[in-house]
Amino acid sequence: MYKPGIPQGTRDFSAETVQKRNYILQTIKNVFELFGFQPLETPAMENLETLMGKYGEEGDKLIFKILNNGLSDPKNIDKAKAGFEKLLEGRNTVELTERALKYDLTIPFARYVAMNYGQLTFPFKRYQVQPVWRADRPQKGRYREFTQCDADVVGSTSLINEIELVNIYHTVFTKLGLAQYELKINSRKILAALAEISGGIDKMTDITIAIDKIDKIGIDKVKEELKQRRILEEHIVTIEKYLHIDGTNEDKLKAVTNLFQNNETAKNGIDELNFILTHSKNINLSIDFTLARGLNYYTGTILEAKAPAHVKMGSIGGGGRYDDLTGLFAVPGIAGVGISFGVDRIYDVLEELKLFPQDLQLSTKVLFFNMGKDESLAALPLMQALRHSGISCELYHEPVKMDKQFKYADKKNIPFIIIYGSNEIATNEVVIKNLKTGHQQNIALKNLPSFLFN
RNA sequence: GUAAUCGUAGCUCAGUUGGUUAGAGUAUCAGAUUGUGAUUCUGAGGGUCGGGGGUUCGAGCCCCCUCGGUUACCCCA
Repeated sequence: MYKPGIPQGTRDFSAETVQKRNYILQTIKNVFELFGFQPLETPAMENLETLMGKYGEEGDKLIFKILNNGLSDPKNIDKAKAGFEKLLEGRNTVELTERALKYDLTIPFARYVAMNYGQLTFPFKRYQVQPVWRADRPQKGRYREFTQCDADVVGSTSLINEIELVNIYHTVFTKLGLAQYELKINSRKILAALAEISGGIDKMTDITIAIDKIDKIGIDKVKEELKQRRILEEHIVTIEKYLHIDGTNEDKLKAVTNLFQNNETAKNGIDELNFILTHSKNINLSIDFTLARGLNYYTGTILEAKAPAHVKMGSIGGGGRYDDLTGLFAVPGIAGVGISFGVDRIYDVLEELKLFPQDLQLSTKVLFFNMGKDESLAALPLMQALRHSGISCELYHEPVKMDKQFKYADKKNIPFIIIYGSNEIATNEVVIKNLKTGHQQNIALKNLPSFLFN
């Protein structure tokens, strides 16, 4: 017999989990809307062509591909075999797979903007909350199916957008009780400038990948890795100077200005960071020149949100500016900036810090005991009346001994039970019992809704 | 893709250098109790010890393979 199971890295969510997740999602959505963003949803799957090559070489490997239908149809068999041969050579092949599960929300969004360019009002501000899939090995804080919450503004190069997005992070994390969050900021322009003075712009990816790891592996290992990536010794010295920049945000800006002298690219990035910081007071925003972010399409500001330092969890959000996202889809010149929240990780953090509100797990408010066939039928209109007043209630499904019915109420965390048996029917009353206090009383039917409201 | 580690009742776990019929707690069901629960007492059901192969007189335990979970690397939210 088939033993039931779910795919690696996916999860079922029980009632309690769903309620907690909804609390996070609702908080984020409300904030997005407060800032003037509007919702968008795109399909779970995209044409593979849309996704391939957008996330780097590693990213391509982690895209879940969907097998074409009808491969075994006799008229397709030759094509399928040819496709499989190509696959064995490590090449991608439309003969076998033309569609894939989406890997993030940004690229599908870019695809949407490119397709609907003429109809949209710019700047276009959208938020999107949907699951995405990655064929990664699961581990702590990493799943194969997880939910992303993105907000992007496209069609505007104004740095006001960055400031607003920083404010969104602040507002959401504060509302969730994560006031100790850390928000790190850097600019790809500064990283580009670093590459320019360290062997050329084509070294940028090598340099950023290496320095991004400094938190984990330390400066010495980073230098080693830079060496392996064929960065010259003299340039590694420069990079080390850059990595040693420390102090307050002001200190860092001064130091980096010194380091880059008259480099035009760096100057741009520094001015931008300065502007954003100046107008983001009272926010835990700090410059981190080691912040790089893997995604290739970022060109300006980059952001990363981390859980409070004592929680061992990677980033719980990230984002950045891209100059030409839709250029990939033949609509050049649309700049944008966006951020993302990692709900699944935020969930784990809130769980660890016990920050979920107590009153989330509200179930049924009232359980009607089943006191027999006629009595239970008499309870039905009574329940309808309560529901009309917005009070959730249910009837125990069978006339079994009260012991069992009490236990059911306990387990489902139902605060009140009502006994509406033959005695009560005769006097137009119910017995209502508060299971927390154990206190019970008789109440006239007509007073029941108002009693339950208090 | 690489590595470590775990897998015994619905759940959490014991299980001696390899030795009779694999245990406990909890949950479930029944009874003490046919209109008043969370406590208590009595009893019952529940297992291919993840799966397959091997060593042995004998394997939950040792060896090999495999599947699944967890964690780390790579990469990432």
